[in-house]
Amino acid sequence: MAYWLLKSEPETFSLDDLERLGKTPWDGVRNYQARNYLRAMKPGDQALFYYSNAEPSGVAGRCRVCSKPYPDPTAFDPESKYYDPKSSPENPTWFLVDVEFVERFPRLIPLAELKEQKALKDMVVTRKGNRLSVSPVTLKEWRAILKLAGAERV
DNA sequence: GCCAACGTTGGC
DNA sequence: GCCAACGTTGGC
Repeated sequence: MAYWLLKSEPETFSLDDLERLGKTPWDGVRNYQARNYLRAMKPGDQALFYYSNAEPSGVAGRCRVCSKPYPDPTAFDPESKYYDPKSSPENPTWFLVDVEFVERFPRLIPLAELKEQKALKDMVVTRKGNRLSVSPVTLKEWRAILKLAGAERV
């Protein structure tokens, strides 16, 4: 099983939204590197739910991958803001997975606090200028964050 | 709101 | 294939 980090702006889609819906297609990713990570995901993989452009930005909770990767249908929809005419059902460019709610952490861990942790110094999200919305998390980083968060079960 | 960092586009 | 211009992301 692998671990990931998924970014979302809480005003666009929050962990509360995911909890209410139970699960959701993680659509709209339009970056090739992030797309490649999505395609590498397997059902049962877990992910941190990270708030970007938030006050404060940071890790809010965790979710779980609950589908295999499949083509992102919003890329085929001219009405969607994620529409990409270069992607077709016959030859799709963009992919997604479904994710389901697992847990809200007892507290949100702010980015500034993540940056203080020696165990997290190489983490993608703590790097300067990082813009990747989907990134891998190592087991060491995963455990360090769940411990920091006071999560139910590591 | 500012701006640094980064990805993409398009002219050549 | 290079690289300047541009658009977007996201911390602050």
